[in-house]
Amino acid sequence: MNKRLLFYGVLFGLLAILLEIAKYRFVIFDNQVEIYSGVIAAIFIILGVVLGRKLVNPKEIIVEKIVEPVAIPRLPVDEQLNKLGISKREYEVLQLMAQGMSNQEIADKSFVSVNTVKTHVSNILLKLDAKRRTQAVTNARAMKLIE
Amino acid sequence: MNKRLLFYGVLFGLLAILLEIAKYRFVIFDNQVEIYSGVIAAIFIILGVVLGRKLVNPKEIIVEKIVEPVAIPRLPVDEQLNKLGISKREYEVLQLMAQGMSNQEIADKSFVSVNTVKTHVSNILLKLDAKRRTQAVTNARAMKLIE
DNA sequence: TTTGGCCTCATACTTTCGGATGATTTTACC
DNA sequence: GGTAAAATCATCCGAAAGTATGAGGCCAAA
Repeated sequence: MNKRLLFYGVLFGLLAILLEIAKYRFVIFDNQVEIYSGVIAAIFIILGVVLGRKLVNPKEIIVEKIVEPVAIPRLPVDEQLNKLGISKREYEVLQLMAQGMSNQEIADKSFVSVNTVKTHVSNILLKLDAKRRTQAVTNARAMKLIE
Repeated sequence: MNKRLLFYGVLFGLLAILLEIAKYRFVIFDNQVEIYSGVIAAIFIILGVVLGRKLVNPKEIIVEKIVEPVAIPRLPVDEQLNKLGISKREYEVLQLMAQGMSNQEIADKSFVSVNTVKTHVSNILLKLDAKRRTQAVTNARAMKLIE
């Protein structure tokens, strides 16, 4: 995929630049490793905190709720997934299956190999007692694991 | 994980940029200890401020509005099927597809040949603009043709 | 009678799915 | 550090899905 190629190209370029810089640093300068480490650590901390803050930023959210006539008691999704032994990654793949995506499309979107997706799909079929992906999606929907 | 990969990619890029800037500083300026100490001190001050704000941040406020259910006007199923050119038999096959059945299972249930079912499925894929049965079912569901 | 739509079925082929089996690496927990 | 679970990836193979193409029968409308 074009997107994937671009992604890995950028990553590769950055890696090359980093190695170039590391080489240069070793050749030209001696000390400062501790300072570098400290700065890098600080930057990491800052980034983590900033991201964390962004996630928990106070907001007033207005939600319009349509009142359901009858509340149907059922296990929360997480509990059901635990019960079935479906991992986080497997659940992601299940959701993409439910969106009608092929194994290759799921692989491209998740940046993994199609063989990895096949492994996840096989596990999902086992855990949902399905013979094929269409049945897995149907069973998951019946159990309200997915919309 | 797409998000995770992107996150680490961005982090990686920032790290490379930082090292580049550090190299530049080493080449251009002389005394570094004071500068570094000042930078590190400033960063940690900022970190402390940020953490302090985080600890006393008010929680998310959610305001719920109760709205009575409203009937959403939409074409009746029959009208939509006519519009799409989906025949009675094709619709039956679509429903069975949505229940996770294989072509052979649909053939057995409908007392027709699996080849007949394949023809119907191909027509359905064309009319719903789908590449495969999972997508056809997803598209049909989105259009409220099936539950 | 002709025509067009629907239904049925076939063959040959390509693509995708899924099972079996095996393996390594990463992550999280003790 | 050790361990188990999760995630990743591979290969081989058979089954299923899907495509292309073609064809015949039935039925209602023109």
